[in-house]
Amino acid sequence: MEQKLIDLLKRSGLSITDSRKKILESFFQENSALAHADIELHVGTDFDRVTIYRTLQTFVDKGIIHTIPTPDNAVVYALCKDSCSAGHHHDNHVHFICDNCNKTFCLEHVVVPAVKMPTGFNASQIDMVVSGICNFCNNVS
Amino acid sequence: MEQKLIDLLKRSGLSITDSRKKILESFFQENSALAHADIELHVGTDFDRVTIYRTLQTFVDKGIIHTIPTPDNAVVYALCKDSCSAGHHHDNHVHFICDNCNKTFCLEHVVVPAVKMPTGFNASQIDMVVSGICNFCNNVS
DNA sequence: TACGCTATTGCAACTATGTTGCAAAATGTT
DNA sequence: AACATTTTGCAACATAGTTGCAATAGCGTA
Repeated sequence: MEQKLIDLLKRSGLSITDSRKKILESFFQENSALAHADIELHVGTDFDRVTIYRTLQTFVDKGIIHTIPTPDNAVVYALCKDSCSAGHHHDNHVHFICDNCNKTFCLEHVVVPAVKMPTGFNASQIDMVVSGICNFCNNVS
Repeated sequence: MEQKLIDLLKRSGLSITDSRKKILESFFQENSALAHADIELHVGTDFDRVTIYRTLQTFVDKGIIHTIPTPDNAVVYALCKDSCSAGHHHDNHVHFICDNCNKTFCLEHVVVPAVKMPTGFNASQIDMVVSGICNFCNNVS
């Protein structure tokens, strides 16, 4: 694990620090997306709140994680797949938020469908967030 | 205008107050969706911040307005069409956020397409938010 | 139109979330 | 090991939203 984290950080052109390793580790340990608060819980009191904010921002900039907008207005972050490079995200998949366990998932294999825009409107980005009950809460996992 | 506002409030089972009329008026005067801050600007200092929060919540509960999640994590509100009844929203249309003027629009005639969920996932609500350049900023309005 | 009950508002205080500047500490390069 | 550069922690601040409670306004009834 340790080495995997270091490799990823190096590949992204980031220096190796304790906070970056620990925060990145959180994402690999959880298979769902994480809110800032989740991360704060995971890393404990080892690091300052501000450091977590800045580290998450750095990860987003470098294409390591991407943000997911949620209807209840909390930002959550999830690991990007390899296809994401710095400053250029390809997270065109659907996101799912469970109404029961409240976790957010990337449905990597569900692509956001195209929609026809009215005259005059140019689309550059499409976010699709589905809520309902996840496979774990449905006991189908 | 005054009478239209009063009728709508009465039909929703709400008592007629100055703040409700003024806030509701904001939505009829603007054709785009409004954030809390926009409303605060529109109604000036006549009403307390808290009153605006509570009034917006009441309107959402009664099906007068609906909320729109945005990628940059601000809640915006828009008038519901007649088909929305109290506690039961039918806003299955696409929302559009202009990267240039930053306004949010309901694309009433663009219906959110269906997507196939993976096994175990049950969808109950789908939010689709498109960002790009709106028809006004494209000079096509 | 006045009365009284209920709903609504304003105020104050509080929580949560996120940002910025700056000095101290850690990183990585030589 | 020493140095320049990043990164971190602290403090302070800004914004968004919530809650309890007393004062006020709305509305049905007499």
